[in-house]
Amino acid sequence: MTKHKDNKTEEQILKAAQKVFQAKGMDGARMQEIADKASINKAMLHYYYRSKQLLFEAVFKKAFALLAPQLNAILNDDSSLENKIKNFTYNYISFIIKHPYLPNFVIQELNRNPNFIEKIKMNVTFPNIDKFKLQVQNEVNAGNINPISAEQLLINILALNIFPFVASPLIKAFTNVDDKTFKTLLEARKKEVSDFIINAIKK
Amino acid sequence: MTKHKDNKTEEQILKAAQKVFQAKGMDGARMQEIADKASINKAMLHYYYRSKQLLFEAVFKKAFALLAPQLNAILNDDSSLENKIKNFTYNYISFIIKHPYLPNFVIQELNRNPNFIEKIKMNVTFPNIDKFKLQVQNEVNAGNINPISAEQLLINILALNIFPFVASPLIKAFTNVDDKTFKTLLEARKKEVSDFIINAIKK
DNA sequence: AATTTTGTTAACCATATGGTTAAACTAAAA
DNA sequence: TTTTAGTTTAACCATATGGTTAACAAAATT
Repeated sequence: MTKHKDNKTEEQILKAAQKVFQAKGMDGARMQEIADKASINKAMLHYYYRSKQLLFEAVFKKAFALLAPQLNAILNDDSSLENKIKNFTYNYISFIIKHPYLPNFVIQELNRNPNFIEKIKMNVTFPNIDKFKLQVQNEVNAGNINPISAEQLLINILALNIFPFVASPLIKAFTNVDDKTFKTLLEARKKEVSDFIINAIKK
Repeated sequence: MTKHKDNKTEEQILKAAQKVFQAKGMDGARMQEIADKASINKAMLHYYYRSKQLLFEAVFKKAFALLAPQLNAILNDDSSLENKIKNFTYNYISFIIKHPYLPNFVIQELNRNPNFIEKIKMNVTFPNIDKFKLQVQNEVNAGNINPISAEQLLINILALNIFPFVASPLIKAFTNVDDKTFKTLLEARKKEVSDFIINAIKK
C-alpha cells in the first residue's frame, strides 16, 4: 500500500471489491467482475493486492472496522445501562440501514473461516466486554434489573439489532411483507428494540 | 427419482451433499468432494441429480422442511401466547443445538438468491402468520401485553432463538468465551430466552 | 535530456471444475 | 440362457478462473 504513490486506482479496486465480495461472498466473487466494476485490467488487482485472498482480507477488515467501534461504545462508555441500550440500538440500526450488507457479510465469512477472527483481533480495535460485565453485575446486585449474565444480555442486544438484517429474506417471507413495509418495520425498530430490551430486564 | 429402484446410493449422495453444502455453501462446495464423501464416482451425482444446482436444491428443501413445521406450530396452535413462546423457544433451541449448521445454511443461501424462496413456498409447508397476528392483536387489545405488532414480536422471537447459532464465531469472540462455555450459554437460553421475551411484553 | 521507477494492458498459462460419454458390470425379467 | 434395464466407472471435454508475463506508457528522479 505505502509503496504506491497514486491511491486512486487502489481505492477504485477496493470499492468494487467491497460490492462484489459483500454481494457474493469470497467463494462466489470473481476477480474479473471486480476488475470490470472498477473499470481496470484484471492484472491490476494482483498488482495492488497480490491475490484474491489478500484483497478479500482488505475488504473484510474494513467492514469489520466499521462495525466494531460502535459496539465498543456500548461496552465502554460511562452512561447508565438503560441509556447505553437506547443509544446503541438507535445508532446501530440507523447505521446498518445505510449498510445493510455489512452484518451478513461479516457473519458469513466468519463462519466460513472461524479462526479468521484471530487475524482481525490483531489489526482492528476489538470490542472488550469486561467493563460491560461489571456494570451488568452491579445492576443485578443492586436489584435494579432482573438477574441476567452480561453475556446473555449482550447476545440478546446483538440478536435483536442485527438479526433482521441478516435474515431479511426469511423474515419477509414469514411475515408476508413487501420490501417497503419491511423497511418501515426496520425504522420502527430503532425505538422498539430498546423498549423491548429495557422492559425485559427491568423489574 | 422414481425411476431408480434402489435409493441407497441416492441417500448416500444426499447425506454427503448435505454435509458439504452446509459447511461450504453452494459456491464453496465441490462436486468431487461430495462424491468422495459419498464414496462413489462423480458421474453418479449427475446420474441421480442431473446438476449441482438440482442437488443443491434437494439439500436446501430438505433443510428448510426441517425448520418450517416447528415454526408453524407456534403460529397456528391454540395455546396461550405465553405458552407458545415458552414451548417454541425450548423446542427450537433444543432442535438447533442438534443441527447447528441449519439456520446459517438456510439464511445464507436465501441471501445469495432471495427469489429462491418462491420455489420453496411451492414445495414445502410454509409458515403462515395470520392466526398468530390475530392472537397478538387480541392480547394487545385486551390489555394483557404491551402494544407490539405481531411482525415485530415474531422478528424478536426468531432473532433471540436463531441469532446465536448464526453468529457464533462473532459472539464467541465478543464475549470472550470458549466453545464449552458457549455451549453452556446456549443450553441456558432454552429457558432464559422465553423469560426475556415474556418479561418484555407483559405489563 | 536521460534514466529509473511506477502504473497499465493484452496475451497467456496451469489448473480446477461441472458436466458428458461410452463402455463395462449387475441383476432381474423373459 | 438370453435380454434388457438399471447402475457404475474411467476417461474425457469445454470452460472458467486465479494468477503471471512481457511489453509499453507515464511519471518521477537524476
